[in-house]
Amino acid sequence: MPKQSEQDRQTRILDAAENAIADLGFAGASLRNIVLEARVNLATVYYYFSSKRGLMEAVLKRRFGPLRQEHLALLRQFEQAAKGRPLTVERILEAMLLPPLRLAATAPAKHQAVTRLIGRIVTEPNPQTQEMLRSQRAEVRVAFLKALQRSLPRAPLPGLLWRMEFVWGALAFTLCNPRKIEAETHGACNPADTDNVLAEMIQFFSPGFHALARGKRKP
Amino acid sequence: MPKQSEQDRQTRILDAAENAIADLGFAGASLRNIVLEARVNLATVYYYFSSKRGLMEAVLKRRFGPLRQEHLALLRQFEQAAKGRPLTVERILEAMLLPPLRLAATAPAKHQAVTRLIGRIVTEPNPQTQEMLRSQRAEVRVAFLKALQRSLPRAPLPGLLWRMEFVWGALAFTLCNPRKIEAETHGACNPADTDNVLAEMIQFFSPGFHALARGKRKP
DNA sequence: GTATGATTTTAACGTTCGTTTAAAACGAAC
DNA sequence: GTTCGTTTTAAACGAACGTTAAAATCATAC
Repeated sequence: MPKQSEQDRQTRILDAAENAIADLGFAGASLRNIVLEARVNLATVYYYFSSKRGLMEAVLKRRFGPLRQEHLALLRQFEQAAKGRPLTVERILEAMLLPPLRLAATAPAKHQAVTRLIGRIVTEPNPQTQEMLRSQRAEVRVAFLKALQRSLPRAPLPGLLWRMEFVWGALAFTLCNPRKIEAETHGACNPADTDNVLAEMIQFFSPGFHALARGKRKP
Repeated sequence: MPKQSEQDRQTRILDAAENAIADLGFAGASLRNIVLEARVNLATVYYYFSSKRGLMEAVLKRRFGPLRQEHLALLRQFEQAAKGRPLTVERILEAMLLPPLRLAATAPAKHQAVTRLIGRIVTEPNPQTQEMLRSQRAEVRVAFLKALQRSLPRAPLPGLLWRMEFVWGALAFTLCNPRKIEAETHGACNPADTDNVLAEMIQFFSPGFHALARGKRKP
């Protein structure tokens, strides 16, 4: 029976690995530093995760699995509340942005590594990592695309796809290193204020979606 | 005198290092692989760049130095053309987005590593790297912020700052791994079509800026 | 040709990496 | 208390890492 103050060894390893990846990247995170922070023997990693890559995948799965479920659940919840009518763009954006932002906010104070981890993964071109991410996200992507197409039936498909990429990009960038944003803006932007970030994003992005539905205009 | 087919050794090292960083990250890129691709002896790196970190900084400076100059030059050019009147949001966005997009497009075919490099750096929380990036970008940031404030004098400052972050984020994400975007959208989005990407971004972002200037609305 | 300075190569240094093997410690069942 | 399966540890392996010192090569000026 595990003490409550001293969590499960696997959890400690995953936490330490998450931190290390967020700080140093996948290649830079060394098992020896990870087991040091996790107060665990080196071979324990191999007992539970069988290799460094296995550990990395476990780190990603632990976060992206629940995130996918939250994304789909929130979207479904909004759609049920809409009783068959198309969702507003604002609602769709909320369903896209809220779960990752909440994940960042609710994580135990020190664990803001989660957010930086997301940024790391998103920009990691390693084929295996990308494939794992792709398989996890594909379902979420099509769900939101369908919602957007229902909401803006006149909008051309490439325009919608591009805008979804831009939204994910801005989100990932914001999550990636919040400290940088706070420093660069001299505190005027506070990434920890989830509600505000969500509101700013929705206010910023939704007009661009509506403009697309009204048809293109010359620059 | 260097042959034209076989460039300068330093350049070959920088190219190989850029490629390696883009693929494997800063920690994952090993000097031995870099010198192998550059067809250069291992010690040559130390002769020219004195250390791995020195090489990394040289890689960044080679790209971000000219990029900064292009950013400032284009903005100044647009401002002179406007003859004292504030720039339109669309023009400011063009000045923000065009230099990085053009950098990606004009780089010699194989060297699309440049774009992925930008994504890497942007998400790299390493303090030294961040400081180097910050010092390079600070001037550009304030120049664009001033232009936006002149263009939208009624817009609240935090809103403008947040939107700038969102734009940089979407841009970095787009540049980061274009192949992913093309694959995910089954070719509907082609990141290599610079003009189109620029147009989509401007059409998407500018309404959000204008909405901010008209005052906030309840969600 | 020889001397000189800049460049390139060879060879090795100590460290750290991911990984494996085998033994030790542990806990539950009998 | 012994047994047995699970978990943890200690110790070491070879490979790859960044780095350095000194020798070899080269181009140029005399």
